[in-house]
Amino acid sequence: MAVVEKSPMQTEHGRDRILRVAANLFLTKGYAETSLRTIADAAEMRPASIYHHFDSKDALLSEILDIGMHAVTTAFTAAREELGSEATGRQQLQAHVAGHLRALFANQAFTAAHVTVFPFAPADVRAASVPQRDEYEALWTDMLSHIAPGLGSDALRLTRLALFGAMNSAVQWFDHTEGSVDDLAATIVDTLWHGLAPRTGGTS
Amino acid sequence: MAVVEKSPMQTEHGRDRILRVAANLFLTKGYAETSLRTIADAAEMRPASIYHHFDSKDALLSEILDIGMHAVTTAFTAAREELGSEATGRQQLQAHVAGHLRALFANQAFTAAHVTVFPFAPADVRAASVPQRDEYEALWTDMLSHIAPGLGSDALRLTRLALFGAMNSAVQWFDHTEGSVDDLAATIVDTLWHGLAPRTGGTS
DNA sequence: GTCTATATCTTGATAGAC
DNA sequence: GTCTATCAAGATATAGAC
Repeated sequence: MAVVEKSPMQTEHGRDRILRVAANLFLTKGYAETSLRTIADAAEMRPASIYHHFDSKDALLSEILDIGMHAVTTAFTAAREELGSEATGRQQLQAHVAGHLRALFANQAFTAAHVTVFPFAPADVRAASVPQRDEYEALWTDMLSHIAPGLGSDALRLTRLALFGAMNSAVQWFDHTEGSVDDLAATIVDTLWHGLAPRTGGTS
Repeated sequence: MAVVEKSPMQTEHGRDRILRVAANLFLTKGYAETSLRTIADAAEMRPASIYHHFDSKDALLSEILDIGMHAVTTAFTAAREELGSEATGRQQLQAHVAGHLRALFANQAFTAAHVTVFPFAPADVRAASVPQRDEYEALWTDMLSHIAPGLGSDALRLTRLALFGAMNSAVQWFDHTEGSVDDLAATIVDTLWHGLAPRTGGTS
């Protein structure tokens, strides 16, 4: 559970190491496509040793998803506290989009696994993750309803989901080792805030 | 190859039926998670019979992806021809977003499989699909560069990818049996065109 | 806490009758 | 064109030594 705070050094042992290599393999190859042998190889141990730390492959995935959801939730509340109460709508949007994207790309793959691995996870594993996901969604719904009070609840939900879709798809095409995540956030927010329409007069 | 034009009647036989049930299973359960036995059950035949129509499970997926890409490309060019040359930028955007989303939700799951199944498909299968995907992306890049000429190539690429992410994520949360796909398209385009910023004066 | 060895099941794919 | 029967490989998981 304290994995995300630690540096991804190669001196990592046992349980934490299994979690990290498994998260990366699930993300790149998929859950069913990744065998325990592959995970064991990457963690430099034998398949049987994994069962000392986790009850099953499903339990391993479940914990990975937990850690990922915890990371984005923490990023959200941290961004909110840094903002102060006088922040403009656009500043709030910018801070939270940047926080989400930063968490998405922060060295571990726990958060990103939530995007592509979750939809195909075994039903039990998905169900266990739903409450945390709902909580996180509620944070965004609340924030968006404050900065765009004109939106009805349907449009609000749709905007949130489309924004999530746009942000989360970045795990598949954005190379965070080449570009800045904050620049990515700034561009997304700029487009979402002002739109694509030719700007006839700057409203700032 | 002519599958998408046919109605999804239960009188469907052999090859076409395999394609349709497999596409739906891959989409909901994932590729590796779906066995040939499961596909055979859903198609009401024996696993061995599938091999009379397809060389391998990979070949089956490959053809599903081909059909899906063909569907969206056809939708794009059809929308472009309906538009005429005097269409405004917003009208073009509206038509193509609606076309993409309609193709995404049109009875078969071939197109939607491209969103969630493709990333975890075997490397060979992915590689075979890349040229078609690049072609489709080029159509969008070209269209967006015309309606938003102010965007640099980096911002253009990012806008296209984020828009794709937003649209394609809808396969995971939009119930097209309850709401209208065209309404969904209208809302997405409205937000993308005008932005979330409080509107101080309508520029139409 | 990691290992060797193995049980048990499911997988994709093939052979050949009809 | 679909079937029965089966193979070989790989999967998750367990038992028990060290």
